[in-house]
Formats: sequence, C-alpha cells, structure tokens
Amino acid sequence: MRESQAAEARPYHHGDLRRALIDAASRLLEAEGPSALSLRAVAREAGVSPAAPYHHFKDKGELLDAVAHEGWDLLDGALAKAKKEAPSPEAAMNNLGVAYVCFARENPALYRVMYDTARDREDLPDQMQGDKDSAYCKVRDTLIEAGADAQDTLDLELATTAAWCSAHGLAEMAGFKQFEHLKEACGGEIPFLRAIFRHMGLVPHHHAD
Amino acid sequence: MRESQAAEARPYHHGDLRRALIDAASRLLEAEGPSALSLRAVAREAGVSPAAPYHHFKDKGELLDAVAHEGWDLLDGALAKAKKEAPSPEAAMNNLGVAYVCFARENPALYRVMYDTARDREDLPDQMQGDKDSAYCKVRDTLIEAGADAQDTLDLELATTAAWCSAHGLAEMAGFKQFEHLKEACGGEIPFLRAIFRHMGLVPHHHAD
DNA sequence: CAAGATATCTTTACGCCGTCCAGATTGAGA
DNA sequence: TCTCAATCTGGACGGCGTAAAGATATCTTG
Repeated sequence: MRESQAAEARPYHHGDLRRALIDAASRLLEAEGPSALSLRAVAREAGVSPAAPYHHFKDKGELLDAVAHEGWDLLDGALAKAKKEAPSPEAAMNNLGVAYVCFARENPALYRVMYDTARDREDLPDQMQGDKDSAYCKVRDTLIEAGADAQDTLDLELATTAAWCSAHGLAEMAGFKQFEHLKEACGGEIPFLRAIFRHMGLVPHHHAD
Repeated sequence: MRESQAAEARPYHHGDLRRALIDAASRLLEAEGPSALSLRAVAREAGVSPAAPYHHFKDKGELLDAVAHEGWDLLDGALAKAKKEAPSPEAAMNNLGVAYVCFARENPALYRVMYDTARDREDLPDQMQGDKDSAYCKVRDTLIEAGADAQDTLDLELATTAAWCSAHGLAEMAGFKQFEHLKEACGGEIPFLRAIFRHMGLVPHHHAD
C-alpha cells in the first residue's frame, strides 16, 4: 500500500490492470478535475509505467470511454431510482429531471467527460438512448403514464427529446455564479431546479383531448 | 503572403499581432476543430515564433478568452437580429431560440470554446448576462412583451433562465446522430428545432390573468 | 537628429504529454 | 518442462505550454 491506493502487493502481472486504471482515473477525476486526467497520471496513480495502459486500451480516448461508460451506468441508476420512488407519473417526470441535474452537479468532472466523449463521436451511448430500457425510454414511458398520446409517436419522441435537452441545459448552466441569487430566492438548489423545470413544462400540455 | 494568410510583408514588429493571433485562432478553430487550437499552432498560423503570443496574452487561456469574447459578440448580434425581425413577441421568443441554436450548430467549435471558457470560471460573460442590453435582458424583455408579469421579478428571472437553459441544452444535443430521423420527420432541422421549442414552452403559460 | 529606454520578437531550454518500440518478466498450455 | 503469448518496463520521439535571455525595431526625450 505504498503507491496511492491500488491493489495489494504488485506482482509483475497486475491481475486486473484494466479495472485498476479505470478506478485510478475516476479517483483522479474526482480529486483533480478533468484537466488532470492524463494517461501518464492515471498510470502513475495505478502504480504502473506510462506504457502499460496500452495493453488494455487502444489509446487515451478508449480509457476515457470506459470511464464515461461507468458514469452513464451511474446516471441510469439514479434515474431508475428517481422514477421508482415517485408517487405519480407527473412527480416522476419532475423527479427524473431533478435527479439528472443533481447527478451532473454532484459529479461535474465525470459528467463533463461523459458528454465530451459522446459529443466527439456525435453519438449517445446505448445505455442512454439505444437500449430497450435506456434512460430515454424511461422518460418516454413516464410521459405516456402522465397522459401523453402513445399513438402519436413523433410528438412523443419530440417531447422526450425536449425534456432531455432541458435537463442537460439546466445541468450545465446551474453551475454559473449568475444564478446563485436565484437559488437563494427559491430556498435552495433543488427548489430552484423544480421552479425552472416548472417553466420548462416537462409534463405534456394535455395532449389527451 | 507566404505563411498561410497573415498580413502582408512581415516586418520584425508585426503591427497588430494580437489581432492576427485571434484571427489565426478563429481560422484554425473553424478549419481543424478545438483540439487543433494549440498556442504553438496559432503562432505558426500567424507566422511568428511560439513565444511571441506571450507579449499579448498572459497565457493560452487568455487567448481563448479573446476568441470566446468575439464569439459572444457574434451570438449577441444574431440574437438582436432575430428579435428585431420578429413580427410579434411570441414569434420573437421562438426566433431567439432558433437563432441561438443555429449559431451554435453553425459554429460548433467556437460555441464549445465559448462555453468551456465560461464554465471554467463558472461565470457567464457580461455581454450575455451582466450588461444592460445583454442577451439575457433581450430574452427577459421579450418575455414581458409576450405577456409575462413584469412585477413578479423572481418568476420572470426563472422564466428567462429556463428559456436560456432550454436553448443551450438543445444546441448541444442537436448534433447527436440519434436525432437525425426526428429532423427528417419534421421536415428539416429548423422545423425540428421549432417543434422542440414548442414542447419546452418558452412562451409563458398565460401569467396574465 | 542622436541616444537611450521600451516594446516586441526569436532562440533556446525545461518538464509534461501521448505514443511507439524493443526487451524483460510472467503465467498458461503442450 | 518447454514454449508461447500476454503483460509490463525503459527509453525514445515529437508536440505541447511556458519561462529566460538575447536580438531588433519603435518611441521618447534631449
């Protein structure tokens, strides 16, 4: 337990260096921010040479992809929890939004890595958008439960996308100093988020008529 | 006119190297993307040595700040134009949103630099939020013209912030492949944006009653 | 107009970065 | 046990941001 806090005794072959590298990267990311995430620093933190990671990742980008992947899993878990605990579909929509933004605000460096890697390839991860039980589907299903017309698929997809964009936009803007006084006026960060979401109108405007 | 396309003959003293560097940076940004924006590359593009920029900018960050500053000016101009040309306050709100997202979509690298620098200091530039005729004020005033209660300042600020966050979120998400089919279904990118904004409910929900 | 003072630019150098390559070390299968 | 493939190390390369020292042009002052 000399070098930082990798595994125990360090045999020449690490055992699971891939895991150790992702963990080291996450640790560094949380402690020092995204700019400190160099391949060399990660290798240092894991107690191996700068070239060792190349046996587990094609390049630095692939390491970041792996870190981001875990981040999306965490976010998906937070969203699933928020949806499950909501008493009504309308509350679920709001709780999903709040949970999304809270995740981003509590893990700003990770959230940034997640979006930067996604944006670089112009492709959202399947956990969020492609898979059958992706976060996107969670939001869409909640909208239906809240009264959206499940038949009008285009409108439904637009509403889901709109909700997602709103949450992402709020997640990125909530960190700016300019909004501090608004948070105070609302009585804290979460009331502030709920107030903003109210203005964004996440829940459908009574399409059922 | 040998090295790229800086000014004409290059005397030892450049004349206005600061300007030339910002222009070179903008050119590189547009041509090669944000990752190509190294101080050395900018100096190369401007035809000077790697250390020359340090007589005009404290460090690389300050150069990026200057580039971003010009970007915010451009964006503000686009918003002013969108507001002026709108036939009604309601149309103005929608046009502001569309103009915002279009700017971001047409200058993705610049938009990224603008937001990254702002986020690093957790502070939006005065052109956007602080100044008397900032873009924030444009949106707020348009909301009032569209029927928002100018007396309820908290609610008004929340509505303005909500609109802003929505636009930013949409600007960042509109680039993902996943939404291509939605754009097609809507008949193009701009109809898609308008449809999303409709779901976001930018215009106030009839506060005047 | 002469002569410093000052601002601007170049050269050189340092440490860090991502990445590649050759060689050492190890564990697994014949 | 011997061999082989996988894994890790050490060293190297070019590019990066940046600092220090020296060269050169412009400005100021007499």
